[in-house]
Amino acid sequence: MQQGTDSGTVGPHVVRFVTARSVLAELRRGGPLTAGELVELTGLTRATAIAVCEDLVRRGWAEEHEPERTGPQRGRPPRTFGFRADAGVVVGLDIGAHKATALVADLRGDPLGSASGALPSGPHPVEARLDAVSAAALAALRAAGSAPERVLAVGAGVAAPVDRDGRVAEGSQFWEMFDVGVADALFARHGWHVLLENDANLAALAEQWRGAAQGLDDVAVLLAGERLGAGLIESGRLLRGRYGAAGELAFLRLVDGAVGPHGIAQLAREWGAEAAGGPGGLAGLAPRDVTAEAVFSAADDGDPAARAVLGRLAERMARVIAVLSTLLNPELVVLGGAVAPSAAQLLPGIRGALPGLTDTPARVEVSGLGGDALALGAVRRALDDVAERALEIELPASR
Amino acid sequence: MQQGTDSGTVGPHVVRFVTARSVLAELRRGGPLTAGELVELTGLTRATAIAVCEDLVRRGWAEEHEPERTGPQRGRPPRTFGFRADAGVVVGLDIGAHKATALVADLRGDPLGSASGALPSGPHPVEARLDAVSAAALAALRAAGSAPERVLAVGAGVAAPVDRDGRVAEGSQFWEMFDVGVADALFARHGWHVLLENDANLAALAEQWRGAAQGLDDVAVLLAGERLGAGLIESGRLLRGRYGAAGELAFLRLVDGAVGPHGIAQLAREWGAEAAGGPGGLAGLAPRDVTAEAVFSAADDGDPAARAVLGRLAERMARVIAVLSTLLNPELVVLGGAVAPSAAQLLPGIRGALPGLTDTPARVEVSGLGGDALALGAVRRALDDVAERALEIELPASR
DNA sequence: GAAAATAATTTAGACTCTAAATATAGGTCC
DNA sequence: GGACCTATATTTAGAGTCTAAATTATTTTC
Repeated sequence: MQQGTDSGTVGPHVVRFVTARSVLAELRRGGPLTAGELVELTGLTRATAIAVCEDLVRRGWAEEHEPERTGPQRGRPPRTFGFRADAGVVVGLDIGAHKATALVADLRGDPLGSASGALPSGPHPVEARLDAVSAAALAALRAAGSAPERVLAVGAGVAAPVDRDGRVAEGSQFWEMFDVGVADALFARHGWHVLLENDANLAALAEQWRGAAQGLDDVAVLLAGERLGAGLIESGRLLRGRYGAAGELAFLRLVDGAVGPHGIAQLAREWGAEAAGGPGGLAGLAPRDVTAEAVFSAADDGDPAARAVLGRLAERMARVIAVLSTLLNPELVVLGGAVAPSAAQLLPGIRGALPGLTDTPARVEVSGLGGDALALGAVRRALDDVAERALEIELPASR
Repeated sequence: MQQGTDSGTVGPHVVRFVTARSVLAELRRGGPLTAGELVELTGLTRATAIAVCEDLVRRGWAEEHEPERTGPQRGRPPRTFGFRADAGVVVGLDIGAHKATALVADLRGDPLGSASGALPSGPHPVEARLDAVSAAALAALRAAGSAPERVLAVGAGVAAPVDRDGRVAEGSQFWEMFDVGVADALFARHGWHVLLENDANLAALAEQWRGAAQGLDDVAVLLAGERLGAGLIESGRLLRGRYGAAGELAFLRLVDGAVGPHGIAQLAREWGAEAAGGPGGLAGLAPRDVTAEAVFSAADDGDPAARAVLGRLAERMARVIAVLSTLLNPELVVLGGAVAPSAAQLLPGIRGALPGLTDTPARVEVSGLGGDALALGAVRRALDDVAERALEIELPASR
């Protein structure tokens, strides 16, 4: 008279499922915990807490530690259990237009190795891009000293809308047609469970996890570069919209002008043209030499024309942030992407303009995560998936 | 050796809680169901299904019906159970600036009675507004033939941001300071469980429940009048933002111009002024007679100036909807509020402009719910709360 | 009135939890 | 080194939940 532990039937075993989940969550969060501490944290009985831990140990998710003996100790030493961060690994993939970055991390998210490689774009066959992505992932695994079989989940970011089912919306640019098949292809090649995600969404996850938005539940992250996208987190949840296109601000770029390097350079050239009577354009540069870097450094040196250009740029970004603030009322907006390194120069202008543009201005910060932000977010995405599926995953034999 | 059925402890009883919830949900959804049908729907065993139903009957949430005997029948007649929609009532309150509307409904949401009354605004004491709201609710209950003790939950909409804890954001207009206390006051007076909610959010719930957005999970409802607010539903959940101000587009009004009656009239007057050389202004009206109604009916009669005004208005609204579409990618945007009755005239203009303003244009429809939309949404909000708390609610003695 | 059909009810068993009673492993103290 | 103290582990008993199988009940049909 077995209880259906499989199938959709309920029964007492779901209670064990729930308690095991909560115990595992506590172990994952904190360091090793004694049974007593688990009793405190979960509200379970000691007997149950230990039984659950032994379950988890048997299934490979936890391990029993030698009791710590710090200072004078009285009474029977407690049993202590810890999360096995090495029970497997996750991979975070940042699949850009011209480059793929892979980051391998353990189950706590601590990085173990990374690698990246150029991606052929344009008229190359889809297979070539796929090979490069796969190679980057394998190289990162090698660097991490881990094997492909130990990968429990893969997060993969692409510069395209991804809907709730992990599908890339159709009708995107040419090279995105490739990304449509990444998840299936990586599964076919390596058996990996791949979670496709929009790149801006990954940036948001990264900032919320280890960046400027740590612990906040209502955040927007602007991924500003040649493309303009926003990762939106409301009440701790990513917003995707009906077809995954929420936050795809590409179109606002056409309205408001680009904010990435090329956009800045163009803005500067326009400005130069306007001030035609001046001494040969911005900071004395020939139009061809007007790059984003040049504008930022000229502004740093006090060049008034460059400063004006940056002011105008700040105003543009402030308008976008104001719309976000009004519509979604986030607590914080983080500026990330290609503009991040120089965005600090824009902050005062943005912050100054914001209260004039919205009743509910969000705090604004610049991302400090650097170039690995997207891969980091992809790792976070994969970890979330592992946490959710943990008790359904059959762990591979230990390393 | 009692199991802690209260406190935070888990145990076998939570299984019963979960199954009871799902059985109750099925009963609430469909009409009366036989035990066999419940077995089908819930995946439970017949024995369990019946045991749960008897539980629910004992607690007042369900009732056993006489077995239906339709057509030729063979075998032992099945037991059938139904949801008791009359186990209590809910109240939906629409607290406007000058008027309060109350709608009483049974637990399926079918309306039983309504009432409304003028609200003193301006320098009147807070108590006066409170009395009027309370009176409207009691009148609606009387009309429904129900008693205040039978109210299981009250949804209340106010024209102000409401955060996740049901608190009105501070720093709102003078009369909103009153609404800050509604929930507590109604609890103190009648013992009611009041759920404060932003009015645009209620409009969204109403449209999703019984309006143009039925069954859709990604919807935005524009509540356009003198104020401009949006109720945003993503993945079936209301978006509130950090301080409840998500969708508070009041500020966009300043940028883009008002879309309500006064705004329309003003727009028309401006237009008249621009076309100063014409025959004395719009449709030959004196500036003082330029009202929203006049403009709409003049446009209906083919007056070119009025048509131009409406075209401009449509363009304004299209811009707002385009921002919504780009940022949140809803499947549908519903136009509600004061403009709804005449918004059909604007639809072609809006729909035409949208694809030029966003890559991901949403479908656009006009609300057909009429003036009770907000009260209806408030009812929905209350019903959701009852559904969530059902098994924790001690039902009052039957009518 | 027996047979067939359908559904309700009963019974046995498995699994979960809590709570209380009992056992254990280390210290300390004499 | 043995008694004792302390904090924890383990065992035991009991209650609640489910499933699955066996049994019983009710109705129609022949």
